[in-house]
Amino acid sequence: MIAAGQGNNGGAASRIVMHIDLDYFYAQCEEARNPSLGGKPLVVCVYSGRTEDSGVVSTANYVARKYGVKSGIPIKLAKSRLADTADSVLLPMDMPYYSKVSENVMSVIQQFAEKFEQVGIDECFVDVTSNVGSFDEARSLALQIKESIRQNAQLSCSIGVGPNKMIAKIASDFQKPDGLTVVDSTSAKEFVAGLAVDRIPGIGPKTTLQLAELGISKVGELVKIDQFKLVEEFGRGTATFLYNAARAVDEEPVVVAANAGERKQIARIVTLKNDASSSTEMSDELYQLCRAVLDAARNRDVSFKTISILLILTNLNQKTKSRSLKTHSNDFDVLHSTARALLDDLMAATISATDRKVRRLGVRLSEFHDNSGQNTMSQFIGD
DNA sequence: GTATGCTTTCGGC
DNA sequence: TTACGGCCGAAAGCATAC
Repeated sequence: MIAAGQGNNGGAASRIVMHIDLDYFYAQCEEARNPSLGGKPLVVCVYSGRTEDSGVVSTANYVARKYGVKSGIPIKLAKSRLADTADSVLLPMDMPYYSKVSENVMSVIQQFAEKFEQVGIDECFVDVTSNVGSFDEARSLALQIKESIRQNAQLSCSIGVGPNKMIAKIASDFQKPDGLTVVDSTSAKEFVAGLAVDRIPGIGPKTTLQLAELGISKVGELVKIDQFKLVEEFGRGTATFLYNAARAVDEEPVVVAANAGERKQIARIVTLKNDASSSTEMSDELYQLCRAVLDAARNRDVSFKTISILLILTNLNQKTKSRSLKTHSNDFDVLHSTARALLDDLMAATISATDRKVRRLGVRLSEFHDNSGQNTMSQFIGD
């Protein structure tokens, strides 16, 4: 038997949640800094440094998007698509600046609600249940927030309001840029019913395919499936999630994250000057990457347990290999020698068998442990 | 059988 | 005609524990 979430009245109290998403964020930051860019096709680029225009588009404003320029396409392709425009602008990424803008906007938003949860650099959830008495009031509050962000940071955003995080998130994507979509508790079920199942955050390609094999493509069809069949097909955990999601039920709280800003992984990736076919050709880069991730970890005062090597091959396929240490560490030699061994393994497994080479190399740390405070003692006692 | 944890891949921004 | 980043967290795939 699936333990269903609350109906509108039973169980947990009903909530009003907002999801706020800053529009085409990096590009809009550039427009805010330099208003004369407004109305021109604007493209924020990540240059890899390998050749003059090698790299990809990070973000494009909506004017550039009309020409087919969007995130992830090669810079050279973006240029060719904008060839007929006289006034298009390409800028390199300026993360420190975008981070400052984000901090400013997030602090503005926090003034409107007690419960605030940031997600990434340009999104957040707020629970406004205690701030408003109805979804109509929530709509007014959302408009106030939009205006305040505009006043303080010269940025537009898209807001979704719903009875939970899932609905709010889907709603914020419904109309953009500068959108506002309110889905109250009574219309949430029919709102999700019309959506393709993969619009539900948490339903990926695998689950989508499995559902398709059961003849289900819309959320509305998922509601009709017997709960026991769901458990049989997906296992208890996923079945419960699907059962609830199909009914617009999501109990995930807006978390005033105790671990806000604490990354779960730290990675550094570089594009090699020349494609490599052996580990020795990448020794210098590997050393630098190890130094870089370790610096970042030490700056946050954490030690790591898991070390991963990432390769992006010339055909853009990705390969990774990772190893967990017996105990947490923040020692450079441990990191460097483990990374070297992983790289050798990975090269032996992926390169020697083919004629492909390595284009990009990365090192990633994860499974962190806080070094500060009393943790050493509790760790000792715990053992 | 299921839960849990570790490793690898996927995909968003 | 082609062109191709640097991160992150979540999902998926396995192995082992309970």
